[in-house]
Amino acid sequence: MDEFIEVLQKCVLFDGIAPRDLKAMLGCLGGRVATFDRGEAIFSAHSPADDVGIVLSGAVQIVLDDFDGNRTIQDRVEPGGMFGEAFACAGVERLPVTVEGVCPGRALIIRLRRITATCTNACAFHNRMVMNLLRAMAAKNLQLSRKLEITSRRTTREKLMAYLMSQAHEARSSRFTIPFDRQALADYLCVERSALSAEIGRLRREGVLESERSSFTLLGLENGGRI
Amino acid sequence: MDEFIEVLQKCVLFDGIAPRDLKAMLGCLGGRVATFDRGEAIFSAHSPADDVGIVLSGAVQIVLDDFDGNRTIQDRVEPGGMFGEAFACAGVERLPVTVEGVCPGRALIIRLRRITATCTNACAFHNRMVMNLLRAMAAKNLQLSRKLEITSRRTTREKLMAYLMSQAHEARSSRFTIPFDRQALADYLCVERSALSAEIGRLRREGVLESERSSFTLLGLENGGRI
DNA sequence: CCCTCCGTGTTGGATTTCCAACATACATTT
DNA sequence: AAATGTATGTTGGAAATCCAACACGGAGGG
Repeated sequence: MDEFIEVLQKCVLFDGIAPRDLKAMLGCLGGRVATFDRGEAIFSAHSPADDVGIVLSGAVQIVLDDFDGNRTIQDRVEPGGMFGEAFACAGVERLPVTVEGVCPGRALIIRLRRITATCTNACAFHNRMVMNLLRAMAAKNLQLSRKLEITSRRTTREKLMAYLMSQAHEARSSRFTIPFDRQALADYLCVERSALSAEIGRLRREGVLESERSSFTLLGLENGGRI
Repeated sequence: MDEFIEVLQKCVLFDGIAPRDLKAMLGCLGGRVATFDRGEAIFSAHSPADDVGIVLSGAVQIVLDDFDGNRTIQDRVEPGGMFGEAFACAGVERLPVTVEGVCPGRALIIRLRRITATCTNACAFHNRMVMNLLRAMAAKNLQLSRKLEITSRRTTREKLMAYLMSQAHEARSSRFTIPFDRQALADYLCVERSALSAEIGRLRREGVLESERSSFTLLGLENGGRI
């Protein structure tokens, strides 16, 4: 387990907890290390949602099987990332999604109860972990709200501009780089890649922005780059 | 304050806390009652996000002022409902939204710190409240994910069917009633009201469903109503 | 160098949505 | 009864999207 201390340190769940303390708590938390292959399920849909997972190595993805038989990838989690916490915290009886490996790896599985239960002995860190959970959940909340706020726009142009402006805002500059290629951006905005490319071209011709691959500059904000 | 105990009982934050205990804690929480009019701001955008609000009477709405000057109503909160908790828990410095009254009313404003801080004296309920917060946040998370999952479909038909199927699933019956009128449903699904009505008519003609106002029955699930 | 792959931009026709307008049904008010 | 308001359904042309296809340029491999 010691080999994973470094990864666990990066997990928001253990934020503010020193390595030596972390080591000590792991026993109290009673987690188990699951080894998974590409495509293998770590959590299966319809199984109880009592556990929180933390990716130690490799990567996993959250897969939702639709009513109509399609499967959509909701999210991808890398080492240090957490999964299943929302379902466990919400107290749903059964998982509506499957969590499976994208490549071989390991994950630490912890029963949520072990995190939230204030134990009588040494570990004074349960409180800290619960606060970390709270913060992580709230942050995800805001992230989802922002995405909803963008994708609820009706036209490709409106979605794109809302996204670019939020990115500029975040970067505190009218010049910024986005973490998506065209196809991924189109998926994020729920629009057609070709329509997206066309719209970017149109905005460029109209003098609204300059762009070069994933770098964008919003023009006409009449403030020289500061947002 | 006693007059509001009944409303507060309904708030998820105080779930599992007896009325007499609740009364006792209110002092410890150090909340203040804010009175507001229609259109008056309870929390203003760009102000610090340290507080959680609970609607006691009347109603409030969460308003987002866009980059381009538009204002969109993100949510509406009725008595017993909570607001601002995600921003406070996420630890954002300044509120990105305004919370204002939809009609005259009152709200209990509590500093988040007072909820999360384990106090030395009597109130053993801080822990319970933090768990309630955690649960509420997780539930909202799932709710947002579900909405995103529905609205990210491309066509009116797909959005509508995804929504109806999730509703049928929730009701555990192919016959169910939705909590929206046509315009509200169109807003929720991010589609045109007229296109929505047209699509419902089409699905009805195709024998996929029967509907009467807000009551729907999905046909062809070849299981006699059970989902 | 040639070739392939990949990301991006472009284009045109089929399809869908959008928008405004009107039709219908029902409830409430006067 | 008449008038008014509200919710829903319908329709037709304008506008936007979707989809498939192809063009272009750079990266990397043989």
